[in-house]
Amino acid sequence: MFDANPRPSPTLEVPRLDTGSTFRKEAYAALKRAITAMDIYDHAQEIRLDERRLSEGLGVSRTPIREAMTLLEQEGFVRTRPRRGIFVVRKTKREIVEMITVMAALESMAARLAAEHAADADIAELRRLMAEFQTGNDGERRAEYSDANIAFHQAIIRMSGCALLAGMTENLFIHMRAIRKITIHQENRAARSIADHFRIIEALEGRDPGRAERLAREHALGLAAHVEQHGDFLDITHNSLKNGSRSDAGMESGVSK
Amino acid sequence: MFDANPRPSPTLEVPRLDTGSTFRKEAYAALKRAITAMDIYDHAQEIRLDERRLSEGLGVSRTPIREAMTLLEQEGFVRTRPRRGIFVVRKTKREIVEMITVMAALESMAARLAAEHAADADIAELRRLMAEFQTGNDGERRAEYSDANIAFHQAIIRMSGCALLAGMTENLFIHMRAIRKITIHQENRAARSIADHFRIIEALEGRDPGRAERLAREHALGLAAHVEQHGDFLDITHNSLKNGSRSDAGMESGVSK
DNA sequence: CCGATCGAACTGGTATACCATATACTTTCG
DNA sequence: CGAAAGTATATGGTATACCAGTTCGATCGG
Repeated sequence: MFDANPRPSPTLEVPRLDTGSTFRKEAYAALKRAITAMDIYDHAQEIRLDERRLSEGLGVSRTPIREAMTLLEQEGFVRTRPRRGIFVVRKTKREIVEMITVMAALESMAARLAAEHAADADIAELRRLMAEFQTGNDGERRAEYSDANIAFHQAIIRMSGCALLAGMTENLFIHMRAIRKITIHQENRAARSIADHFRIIEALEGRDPGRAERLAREHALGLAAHVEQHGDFLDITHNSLKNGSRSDAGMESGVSK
Repeated sequence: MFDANPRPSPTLEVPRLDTGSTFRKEAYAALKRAITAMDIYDHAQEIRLDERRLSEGLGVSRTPIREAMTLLEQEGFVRTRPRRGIFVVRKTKREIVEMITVMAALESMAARLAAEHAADADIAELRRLMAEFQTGNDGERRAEYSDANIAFHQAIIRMSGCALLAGMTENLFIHMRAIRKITIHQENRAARSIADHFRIIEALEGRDPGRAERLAREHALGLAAHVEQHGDFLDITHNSLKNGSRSDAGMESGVSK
């Protein structure tokens, strides 16, 4: 390195501390990871986030924390009530059904695009991935199937070749994962889900965009209908207070680079 | 009011200054309005936003401005480069095609839902709205058709009854409007667009979800293909500098109440 | 006259102090 | 003893000071 970039005098080689990364981004990532990790719908009581405590815990000032909170709030993971606190949001049944509906829209489009443009190798890889779960016993695997399930859907999105689709589904998946963990244990949804997946794979292999789209949509909407029927427990009011003061808007979508 | 809520002594009736609204929200709204208003793709040079200048102009400190910027950045309207400045983002052709693709996915789902659940009155209202443009001469109306076009698509979204669909398309529409203003003047896209719209309305009236969905999708994807073919001018590099320093992620989607 | 170098001004990132209000606790009066 | 009123504390919102890196122009050397 000295040869390529000669220096007049020996200097302390510092490992190029990363510019570009800011406390805000790190705080955002940390908080989102934390929220994703905990199963939102398992905890009984409301979860409150304290700016000052967090800033103290992360070792930064409140400013980056606040900016991270702003992001999380817009993404719908958190809700801040002035002079009250910041609370982790729990979606209602209806909101979850809507999320799954949107997921159906985006995923079916992704399946269509994948059937048209995806590489054969990627489709083969997807089949191989899912085959692992068919061979093993489906008893104990069910636990980890929740993750494989997400992986399958994310693969479809990725194979669409549309980065924006990936971006817009990213946060939906976080909620999706929490929901799946619950619904997957009900009835024989895991088995049915696997069967659906293989039919979708077949449609991709057959390069049948219309069929792939339809199967993906029906698969997702099936889940939506299931939640609609059996998801009433989602609406149980964990919080005693339900005073109004609804934030006017608050539903935005990001479209960025 | 005195009767319902008796007061011991006459007090100064103050017009209930609005709590709930914060400088951040107002700054966010103002900035977004400004960005929406100006046609992003008309300006030749890069547009830079200065926190201090804005805070001075709006009469608030930098803090709310920064928080608003954080939101706008996540939504993909601006990009902040540390120690350089904040710039209004101009989408590339590819990104726009992807946006239209996502739009196609969401809108086709909306059309399906609308065909299933929308009120007859709303569908009739939609037809009436569009009929106004068929009767008049299509020459001068073309200018204002751009807005009516957006209105049509937003109506479809609304009629789906899915609030999340509305939320996720909200920002897409802002870019969409800018694009439409350009493409609408090319070929006879306005005429074709109107024809498509009427076919969609017919599908809604016929309560044919599959057909409504397909028509909506093809309508949008047709625009995508058009941009793909004739939208090369979108990629002309307005800015001389194209140094890297890519923000890692940056594509998020909001899902909130 | 031209180029390299140095520095002043500018810009976003961060820390911190202060404010207004919601909430909980304490006090006081009936 | 209980309820209402007053007070202390906590919390998010806002303003501001300071920091580090970038930009660009002035100045010095050739």
